[in-house]
Amino acid sequence: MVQIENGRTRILDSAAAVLCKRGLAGAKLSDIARMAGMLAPSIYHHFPSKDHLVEEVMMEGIYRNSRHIVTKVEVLGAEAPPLVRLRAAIQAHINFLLTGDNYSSAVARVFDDLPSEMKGRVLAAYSSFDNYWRDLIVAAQAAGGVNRSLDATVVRKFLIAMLDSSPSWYRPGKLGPAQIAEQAADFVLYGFVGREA
Amino acid sequence: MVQIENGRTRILDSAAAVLCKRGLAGAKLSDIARMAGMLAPSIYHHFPSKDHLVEEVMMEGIYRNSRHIVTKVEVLGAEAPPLVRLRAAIQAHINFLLTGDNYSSAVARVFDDLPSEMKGRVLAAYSSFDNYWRDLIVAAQAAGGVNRSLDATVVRKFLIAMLDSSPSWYRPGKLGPAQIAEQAADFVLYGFVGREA
DNA sequence: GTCTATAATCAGATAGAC
DNA sequence: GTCTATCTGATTATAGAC
Repeated sequence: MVQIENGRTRILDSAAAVLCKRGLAGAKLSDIARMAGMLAPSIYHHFPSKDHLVEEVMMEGIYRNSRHIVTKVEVLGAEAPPLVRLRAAIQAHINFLLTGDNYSSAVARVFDDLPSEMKGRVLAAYSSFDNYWRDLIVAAQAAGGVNRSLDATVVRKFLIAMLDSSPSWYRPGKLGPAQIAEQAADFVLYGFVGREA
Repeated sequence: MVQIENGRTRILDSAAAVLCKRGLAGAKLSDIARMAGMLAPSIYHHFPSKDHLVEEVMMEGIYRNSRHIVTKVEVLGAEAPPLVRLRAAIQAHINFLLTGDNYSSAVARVFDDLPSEMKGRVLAAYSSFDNYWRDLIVAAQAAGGVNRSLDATVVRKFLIAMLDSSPSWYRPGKLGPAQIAEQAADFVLYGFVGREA
């Protein structure tokens, strides 16, 4: 039996979609409501304010993205080579963003614009995800076979910024999400020059 | 004789600073005016609207960034190996962003949020800069010694997103702009694995 | 749970004095 | 060229009917 999504969920879905399309300031409650099949004041029956709604989208986006990536990595097992696990994480991240998870794309799009108090809470929720990436990178460095002169934090920041940019420029075309994901992994691991110099 | 900057220039400088700190919607005319030592309505003596002011910051940012990078690359000469030229461009871009050019950082920060008509004009102005990067990448691919399976457009998008993210997370610390710039170049060219695998 | 008003707020923009 | 005072418009949010 198909469970029809309730009003609250429809609002969250709409908010995620509008946030990643228009940004934080551009996401008007009237747009979110219309996409959810209602009018703006109805939102207040489900959420106390726009900020609360946005924050819930952020938290959900972090949770979904994190769960997706961890699942794809951990299926490989802890004994899998660190670079194989890192590659899986990169591909999972791109695939998730480009295959239409509006929640995770919304986080990538509006995080920088969040009001500072909310940003603090969202960042705290983000930290375990961030640590997961850090661990993947540090494990690879510890295992050897990588460029140890690169700073793990710098690598992580560059890597995530790069991956998170993909929804802003990706358009369905000759390269699909899976191909972009593979290119991302090759680029991150071996660079523009590649394995055979 | 020192030329004191005039009101118009002070406003542009303030706007660039506030835009990269607060984003487009967060950049209030009253904040911009205050930093320029005046009150909000005074801005209208110099600019017809906030949009016109923002657009001028964007155009100036693109011009400055582009001029800086082209200068640093062309000093090497057209005969310099393409990878050397690409490395110089990467380092110049990071150095320029992190050494405090608010105009170029403002472009990186607010471009996605610009109203669509303005975005079109800014994108047109950006295209010659974008083409310059594309040419650097394509020249390197044509010269050989790089991973040809990577799509030039995908590489360019990832590369610029990565570099443009740096102002959002960089804080003066153990690694300075020059070190980050070098790490960026190594990472882009040889990847996380690096030259000696 | 959604609607029709309507209030409250805030930021961009204008008028006109100085 | 900058100010004070004010207007306008857009958007969040509330009140209360259905």
